[in-house]
Formats: sequence, structure tokens, C-alpha cells
Amino acid sequence: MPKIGMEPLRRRALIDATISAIGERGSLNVTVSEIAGRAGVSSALAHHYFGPKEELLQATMRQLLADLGHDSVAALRKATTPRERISAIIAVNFNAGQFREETVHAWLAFYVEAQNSLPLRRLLGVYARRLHSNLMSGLAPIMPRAEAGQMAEAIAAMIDGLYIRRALRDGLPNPASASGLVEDYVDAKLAQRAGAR
Amino acid sequence: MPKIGMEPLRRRALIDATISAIGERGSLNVTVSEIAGRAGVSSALAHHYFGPKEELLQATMRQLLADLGHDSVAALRKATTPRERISAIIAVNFNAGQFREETVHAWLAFYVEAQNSLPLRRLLGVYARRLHSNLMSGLAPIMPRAEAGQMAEAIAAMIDGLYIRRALRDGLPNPASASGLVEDYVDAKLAQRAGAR
DNA sequence: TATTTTTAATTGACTGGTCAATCAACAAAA
DNA sequence: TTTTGTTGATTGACCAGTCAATTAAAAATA
Repeated sequence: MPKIGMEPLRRRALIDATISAIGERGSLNVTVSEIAGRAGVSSALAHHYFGPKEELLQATMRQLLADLGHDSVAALRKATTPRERISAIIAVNFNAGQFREETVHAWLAFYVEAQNSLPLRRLLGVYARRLHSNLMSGLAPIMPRAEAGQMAEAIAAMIDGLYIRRALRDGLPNPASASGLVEDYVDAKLAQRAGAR
Repeated sequence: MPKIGMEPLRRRALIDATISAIGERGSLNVTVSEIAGRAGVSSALAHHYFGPKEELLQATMRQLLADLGHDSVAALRKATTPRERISAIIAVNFNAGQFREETVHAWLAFYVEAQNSLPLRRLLGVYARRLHSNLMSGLAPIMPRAEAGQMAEAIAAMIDGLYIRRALRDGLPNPASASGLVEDYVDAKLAQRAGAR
């Protein structure tokens, strides 16, 4: 029973189904049929809208990236001081929406797939650069540029690491304690700087 | 031209081939034939010695784990103070053998596969617990247990995160700067403690 | 308004290719 | 002649991607 204007709805449903399918399987080893089934359509329709599977995966990754970006700008808008900007970025990465198990699984799976796919690698590059520059917007005003760069690198690594550990032993790093660890690192570094002055 | 005593040699060659194949492809999407080919044998022989593919993967993971464990005990033996023990563990994870690109790729790929495989998940659990306890052996003597636990968790996350970032944009975090970031975190935390006393 | 034509949505059936796993057979050492 | 090492050939399953065919809404035409 074809109703017009289905395309955007179907695209969105297929992308959502891709995230949840990957989240459950824990890897990109999900068939197009499986994804389409979850979205309530046939695999042929998925190919109709997205072409080859690879494109559906890229669209899904872009969605994940867009969601994270949206949350980030919203959080940064509320921050007034540099220190608050740092905390805002950390908080975003561990909020309920981003730190969901299926989302974390999807990110991890995409990291692996990116080794084989230039488009996916580019998208992850966008993510890494954006995280870095967001962190720098809070760090650069309060310390020398070089030092800020190092610290942004360390914070980013810690966030990625907590994601990976979340994927492994589910539950252990809950959102609050995970962001607490990163905040604690920031506090320690800032205290060290203040003391040395 | 069958010569006796080939089994251990073949097993080892197949495991090495698995690591390098996964390292190059960047994912576990390597065929048994590809692996066997690299080891200079037929795929049938791989199945003869390891049975299903899954078992070959497990054996490979165990090998990776054993190598890391071996390096760790060697490094810890040379450390005399608690602070040196911490540095020893950090150094091991970023030394030339462990931080090779293909090794890093293999670890990452196994992290993803572990979501689907109980045996692999168990093996990664062994790794996580061992890393944690090695770090604790350096941290526990110099701070309260709870605090040491937190810090071990943070260090471990940072190490894992640097691995993931290494896999993504190859080159950027070179061994020296990667371990430098972690050492810097440890120094900041210890300075913070010393200052607060 | 009634009728025809075009366009969008949708799927079942099919194809071609890939790959893990098996097996029967063979070669050489013990 | 038994055991160990080894492989080519084959099977069976799975799956991405294609295509022709179907339905109904929308637009155009009479």
C-alpha cells in the first residue's frame, strides 16, 4: 500500500535499524535482510534507497556523528567559562544518548570497518578532529597551545578507551564514574599547573 | 614431503600468519585460505590442526596475550620501586613489539569479535584483569586502595584509547609520545597527592 | 468529472560469488 | 604397515545485489 513521501521515513528507519542491529550483534556482521526486517521492509527496498550496503553503513555513521555533533553544540552553548566548556564536552560523550550500549558497540564496529573503507575512515577523522577542536576551545584559553594540544589528546584517548571498556565488560564503567575519571584527570592537571606557578 | 614433528611449527606459523593477515586487512574478515596461504600450507591443513576457524582465532588471541604477559613479567622484574612498576607496565604496552601496527589492528579486531564469542570475551577479561592487577602492584603501596583502583582504571582506559587512536590515524601517536601522555597523567596525579598532604 | 498516464513504493524470486568445513586419497617417515 | 603430514576437490550455507512485476497515489488529459 504505497503512500507517497515514504523515502525520508524509510531512510531514517533503516538507519535506526542498522544501529540497533549492529548494537545487538556487536559487529558489522549483520545482513541487509536482518536490518531491513527490523525496519519492517524487504531487503530490496534497502538497496533501492541506499544502493550497496556500504552506503547504508556510511549513512549510519554520518547519523551517529550528527547526533553527537548536535549534542555537543547544545552543551557548549550553555558553558560560559573555558573550564565549563571542557566539562561540557566530557559530559556529552558520556550522556545517556551517546553512552548507550548499542551506540558504543556501533562506534567500535565502525572503528574496525574504517580500516577497510576510506569513506568511513574520513568520517572518523572528522569525529577525531571535532573532538580535539572542541576540547581546545576550553583548554587553549587557560594554558600554552602546545600543552593544551597534549592534554586534548590525552582526554580524547581516555574517552575512547572508556568506550572500548564499556563495550567489553558491559556495565562496569557507568556514565557517572566514566566521566568522573576524565574530570579527575583534568582537575589534577589544572591543579598541577596552578601549583607550579 | 612430510617430515615428522611439523605440528608445533605449523601451529605457530598459522598463528603468526593470522596476526599478520588480520593486521593487514584490519579486521577479522580474513579467509582461512588467506591465512593458510601466508603460512605456506593449504586451508585444509589449517582445519586439520585447529578445527573450526573460531579455534584458530582463539589460539591467536592466546598467543597475543602470552606475548604481552611475557613482556610484562620481564619488565616488572627490573622495577624496584612502586613508581617504577607503574612505568614498567606503561612502557610494555607501548614498546616496539606490542605497539606494532598489525598487533594493534589485531587487538582492535578481537575486541569487536569478542562481542559474539564467549571464549574471546573471557580472554579479553583475562587481559583486563591482569593489566589492572599489574598497575595495582605499583599503585597500592603509595595510596589508598580505592584511589589506586580508580587510577588503575583511568590508566588502563588511556592505554586502550591510545591503541584505538593508533589504529585509526596511523602514525600520529608514536610509541614515545603515547607513553609520555600516560606518564604525564601519573605524574600529575602523584604531584596532586603530594601537594595536598 | 471521468479517464488515462506517469511516478513512487514495494517485494518475491533469482543469480553469482564467497567461504568454512569435510573427505577421500596420497606420500613419506617410523 | 601404521602413523603423520598434506592437499585438491567438493559440498552446503549464506548473502549482496538485481530485476521484473505489482499496487496505488498523483498528475495530466479529455
